[in-house]
Amino acid sequence: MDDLETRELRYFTAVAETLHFGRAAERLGIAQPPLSRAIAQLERRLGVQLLDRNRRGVALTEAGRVLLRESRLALAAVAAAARRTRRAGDSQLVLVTKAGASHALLQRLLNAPAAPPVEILLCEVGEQAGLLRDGSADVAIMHHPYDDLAGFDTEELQVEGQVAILPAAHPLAAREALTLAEVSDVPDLPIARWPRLDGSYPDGPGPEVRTQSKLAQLVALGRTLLVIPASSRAWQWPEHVAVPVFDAPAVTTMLAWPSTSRSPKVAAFVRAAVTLRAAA
Amino acid sequence: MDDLETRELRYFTAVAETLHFGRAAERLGIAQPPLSRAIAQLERRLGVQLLDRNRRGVALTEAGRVLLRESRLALAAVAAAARRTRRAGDSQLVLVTKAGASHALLQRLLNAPAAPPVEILLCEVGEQAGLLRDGSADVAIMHHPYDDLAGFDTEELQVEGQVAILPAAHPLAAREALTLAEVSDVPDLPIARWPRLDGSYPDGPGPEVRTQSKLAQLVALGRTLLVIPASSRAWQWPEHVAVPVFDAPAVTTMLAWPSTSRSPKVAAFVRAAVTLRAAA
DNA sequence: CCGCTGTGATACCCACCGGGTATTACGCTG
DNA sequence: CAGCGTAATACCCGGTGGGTATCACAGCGG
Repeated sequence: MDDLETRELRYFTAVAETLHFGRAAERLGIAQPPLSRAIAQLERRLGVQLLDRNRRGVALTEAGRVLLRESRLALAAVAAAARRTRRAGDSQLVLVTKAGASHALLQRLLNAPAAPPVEILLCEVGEQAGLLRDGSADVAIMHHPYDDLAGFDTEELQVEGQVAILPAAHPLAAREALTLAEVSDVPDLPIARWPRLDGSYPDGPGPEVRTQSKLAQLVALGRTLLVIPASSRAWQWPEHVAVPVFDAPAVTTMLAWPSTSRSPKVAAFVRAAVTLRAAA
Repeated sequence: MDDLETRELRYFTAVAETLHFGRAAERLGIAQPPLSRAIAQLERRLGVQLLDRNRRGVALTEAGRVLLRESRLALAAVAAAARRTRRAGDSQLVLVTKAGASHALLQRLLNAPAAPPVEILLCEVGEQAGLLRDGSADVAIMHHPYDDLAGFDTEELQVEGQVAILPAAHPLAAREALTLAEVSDVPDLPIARWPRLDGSYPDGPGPEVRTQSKLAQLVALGRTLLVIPASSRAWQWPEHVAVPVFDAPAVTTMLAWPSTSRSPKVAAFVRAAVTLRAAA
């Protein structure tokens, strides 16, 4: 059985993501004909049709969709192998967290007596899983139920309520507390839309956002509101007001790491975090 | 940044597992010099020394050990991509289970009204995780705490006590019940030793076993005993006697599947299994 | 209806590199 | 010091991955 090469997977993901041989080739830095040939060869070797090339364009078949999913995971695993090997000697551990989340908690973690040296990597919402999977980070701070924890081992750090972040000028900003029903259906403050994993946006009235800073800007301008864990209030501006949302589901801040990890660095850090939590 | 190719990972794992360039090359079906060259090139590209080639033989460095672990995972992910793509169209689902475990439960699962068509794959103890990871199977029956469930989503199927399997001729076989202390330290019936993930055996007085059938044989011959979940009694022979072990930890039979799975086949099967459990 | 445009497939060539054989270098051991 | 077992080096060759040029074809506008 001839195994696939990562080159083939990279080529296929490029085509599958762009649905265009020419642009995919450009992205890969090769010419279009070799790419066509490589994909055709891949289909022959797998014995499955991956793409429908009919009138005006390319579409994924069912098998193609499966391979796209699996290719991303496999390529992340290969990249992880390289990164983790390069960093094998480092005593330093890389922790990734969403920009602006859980400042105080993180501070306590880093100052814990038993904690090993830690390098902090900041990312945007929803990017932690990918960075853990591809070996860019050893451990992440994630939030249940916001983040997808599939494939990770976790340790609970804290549980907290959520607050609504509103423009200071808005009538609702004066309230002592709010309910989910009140904030989820404010006509002049539609909830912002985050990109899905594939980069596309769900439908809806709210503005499209991709980064926290852009979101903060939009709130300050009175264009949207959001509901976030209380500890994430760190990044609010003078133009923002935070109001507790009574019936919002509790958010659990968790330490997460690949369940396949056997790294002593990670184990030591998690142990330090757990004893810290016990002491608190 | 130049990515690694699966060929390089295959080559490295071969060398790392044999610790011998010549034999590794033979296993790979290539000559020794190109293999040496490929490994040297890999070390150059990663910028890390993977092997110590000093006096009389090869040893893994710390980085080498990391890469060996990661390579196995990455290669399994690539193989999984190929297998799952080939089987994308199949409506049939592949379920893997240890030979001889939980007959009755499995029977009920397969006969469940909502269950999709299922192909059964039998494997030896501890092999389920690998078969799930490399895409040979979609879902597995595993036993907590015996099996390593890292990286899998699970659904509990049943909880049960454990029994000791003894040679019928042994004095302990006449007892109504036993304790862990009694069975864990019987001088003439040392507990058998299973291979670790890397194929080596732990130290100890018991015989080395690799397959269930060999183990059954050894018990029948009066050379060892074992403690297993009550539902696994299916494979006992006339020469075997099962005696409940009161204080042995309870064993949970679980349905497990890769937490990255998004397959509707798997989802349907799990749903069927859960409703079945609820009905029982 | 015809050419234009934008697309992927084909044809063909070249150069690189992965793999082979032969040999060397080196360390241990008798 | 000779002999063996090992990995590294030297060198050559062929396959294949990549390039350019071109084709085939479908939609579409004039």
